[in-house]
Amino acid sequence: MSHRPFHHGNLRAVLLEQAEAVLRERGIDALSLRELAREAGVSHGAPRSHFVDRKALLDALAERGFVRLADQIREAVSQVPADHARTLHAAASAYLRFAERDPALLDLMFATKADGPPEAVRSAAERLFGVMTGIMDAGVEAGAYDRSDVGRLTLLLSATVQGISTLVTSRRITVSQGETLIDDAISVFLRGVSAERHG
Amino acid sequence: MSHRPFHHGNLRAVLLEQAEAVLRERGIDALSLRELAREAGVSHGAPRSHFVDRKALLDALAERGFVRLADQIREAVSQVPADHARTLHAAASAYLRFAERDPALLDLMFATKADGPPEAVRSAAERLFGVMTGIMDAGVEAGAYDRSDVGRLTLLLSATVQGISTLVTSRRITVSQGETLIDDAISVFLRGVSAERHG
DNA sequence: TACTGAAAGTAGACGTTGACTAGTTTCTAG
DNA sequence: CTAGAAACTAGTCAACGTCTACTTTCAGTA
Repeated sequence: MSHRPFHHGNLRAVLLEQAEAVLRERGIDALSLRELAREAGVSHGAPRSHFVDRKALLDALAERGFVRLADQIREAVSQVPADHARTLHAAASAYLRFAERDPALLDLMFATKADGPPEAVRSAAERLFGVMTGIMDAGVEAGAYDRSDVGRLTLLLSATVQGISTLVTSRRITVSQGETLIDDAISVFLRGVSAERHG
Repeated sequence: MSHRPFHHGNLRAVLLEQAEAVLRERGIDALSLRELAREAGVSHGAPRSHFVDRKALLDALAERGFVRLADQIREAVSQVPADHARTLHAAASAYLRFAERDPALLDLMFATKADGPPEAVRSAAERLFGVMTGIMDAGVEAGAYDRSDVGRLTLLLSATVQGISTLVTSRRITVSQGETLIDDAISVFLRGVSAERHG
């Protein structure tokens, strides 16, 4: 009869994955260190070896969220012809899909923090912003923007997509309204930028 | 010696105001029904007469937040000349100021809810949306939009401003970057919409 | 005015949680 | 082989949300 080993061997990863599932299925309020420990079959103090406190776990979740979102956007963009408008659409749609699947996680990623996000989260968020910047850089190659405008325009596009996602996750609008909104946003964005340059 | 009266007389209002202060100064995690009761000088069970549970208090806070935000936007808009671009700017700036002053409350207002927001919150949110729609309607009068586009364009503008606010409250960008972003957003928005019509 | 039911508040209890501490087992590097 | 670090256990504590039974006050009506 195999006694379970003293060392779980994998605890940190298991806790994070269970936590993501709980977040997805029951929201952040249902996320308890003790419950995670129970379901992982370890004592209630065990998570402490990997996360100093609950906030540390939440930060790790947010960090992973940013990394995953960035990857999913990159992935989505890579599977679309090299047309800038379609690229924007692919990126924004991937963002919205993420929001749809993990609303509580997205909340967590952009939650207000007293002294700003911890370094690990900040850098993961920058990774996402880096992906967005890459997409906009491609737009420069395609002649859609001036290089000097990429910074502010990336920010504007990111904010818009984030705002649309928020409206969806907070149930202010439906998913399909969200999809329509993305079309509108990209259309207005591209025309607006173009008009700013040649107007 | 005046014994404090059995009936507080004002408890609900006092709890809400204290709660807003706590939210503003220490964030949502620091918001405890028992602490609110203590500071109001009532027993720990007293709040239950006015809010069935903690969630009910949070919902009431979100509701008031929407009402206040809507009022502040209307107020800001009213104090600006009847130029549409400047009106948009006044509205967006008021929104951002609200976010800046009450980041945790804004989070709460747009937090993910399992089954969507309760009716009271939903209707307060619609009040905000109503104010935004009114602003856009004025844009129709001024010839900036087709009447048939007001719905989607109001949504787009609201999402964009909300997204910018989120970037600021989550400390992804500074307040002054947020202000610049608002300028960019409105500029691109107006030109983009105009180009869509006459392009 | 006295009465009565509803509303508002009290007091105590319960289970759960996050956090802390001290001690134990396992791993790992020298 | 051994020492020290890392991982985990077990027990404790205060705080919280919630629930229940009870008491005080208020407001409307007979």
